[in-house]
Amino acid sequence: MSPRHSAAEARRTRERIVERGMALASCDGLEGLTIGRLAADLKMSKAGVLGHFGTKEALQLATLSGAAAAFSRLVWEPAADAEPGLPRLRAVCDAWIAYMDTARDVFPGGCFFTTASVEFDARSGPVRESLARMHRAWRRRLAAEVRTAVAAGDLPADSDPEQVVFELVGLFMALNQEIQLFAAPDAVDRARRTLDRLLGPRRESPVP
Amino acid sequence: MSPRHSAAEARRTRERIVERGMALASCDGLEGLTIGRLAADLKMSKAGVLGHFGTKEALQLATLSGAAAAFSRLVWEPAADAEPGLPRLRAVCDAWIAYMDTARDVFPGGCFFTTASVEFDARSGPVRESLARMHRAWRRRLAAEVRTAVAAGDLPADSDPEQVVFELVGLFMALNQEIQLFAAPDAVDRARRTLDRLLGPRRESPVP
DNA sequence: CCTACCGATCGGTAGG
DNA sequence: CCTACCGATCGGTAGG
Repeated sequence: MSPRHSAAEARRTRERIVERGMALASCDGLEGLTIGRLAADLKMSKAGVLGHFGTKEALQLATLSGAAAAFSRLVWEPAADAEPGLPRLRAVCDAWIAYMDTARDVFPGGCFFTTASVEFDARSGPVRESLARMHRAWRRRLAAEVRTAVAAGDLPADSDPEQVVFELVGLFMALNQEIQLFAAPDAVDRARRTLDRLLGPRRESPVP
Repeated sequence: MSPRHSAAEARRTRERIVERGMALASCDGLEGLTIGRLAADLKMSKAGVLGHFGTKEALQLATLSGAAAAFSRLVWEPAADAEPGLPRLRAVCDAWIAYMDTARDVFPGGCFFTTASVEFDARSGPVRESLARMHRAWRRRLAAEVRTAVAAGDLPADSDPEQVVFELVGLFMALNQEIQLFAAPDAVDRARRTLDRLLGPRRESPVP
């Protein structure tokens, strides 16, 4: 415990650790996220860092939760007010593409969840299971919008929602590679073109 | 050097190290590939392992080369005799999907190159550059087949080869996630359906 | 190819 | 929140 600091100060310190952990893990993965490096970056002792979590695995899970909260704020919340179905689906996908392109301050190493899930997809344990749960939840939400769009006649009646979501996931991972591995200037354009092909061309304003 | 063994024996040992390294790195990444673990698995000393490469980075590069050779053998060679253009493109993509699905003995942790390139895409140095070069070479070869297919009238005349390749890359990465993170039984079916949508439906036999 | 090391860093603990 | 540790493991070297 911290006799010299208030509970609010301790919470704030914990937030700072998680925030820095998210940035580090986006570059070096959740295993490359070491307590010593985190402590040095934050000018704290290793014990001071670890005390907030107990174990490295708990630190990884806390970093994962923090990243999921940031992802919700950057991708889902901006689209929350859009009309359910195709409009919201487009809004979410646009925000997702923007998150890949511009969320460098939060995730300097690119998409945190691509890095972490590829890193853990051949391991076992709570970190992997937490990642799988998050991906499943996001896929479910995307699929629900596809279904609404189909019901509204905004996507072909024979669309397979899971299939559309599978292709969207591929689009986001390919975009991440385009940005991170190749630093391709036209990465976002390419992603948008794929999106238009999957969901139909964008309309500037609603057409009756 | 190895006074007790012939050069051929040394070469064989090096191959064994690289082979085991490919399997380990497909699970734990090229950083998670440690000399100590490799030595223990092969019942060698750490110095015995490292002596074949000199540094860990050289070991990582050798493992990368070995994996590229395996990938060529599994994905490019089976399609080498197919007719250039769409038939060969389909053959390569089919082999690529089969590689994801069945190359478990060589790469038990799934696609080695997805793991390694996501792991290194936010770092700098020779490993990252080597990975980027490999991905670029494969993309070039895929794009060349797309161009041939367009010229032959087997793909729409307005196809953008780089765009098609971008979408194929996404398909392979999404398939890897489907298999590794979700162990989805219908992963290969989904990938094939996307492939049919991208390249047109498969024909059982050539139609005049 | 081995044994026997090296300093650095890992995750984690004791005690204040 | 700190200092001061712990054993284990890291990449790598010397010398045979």
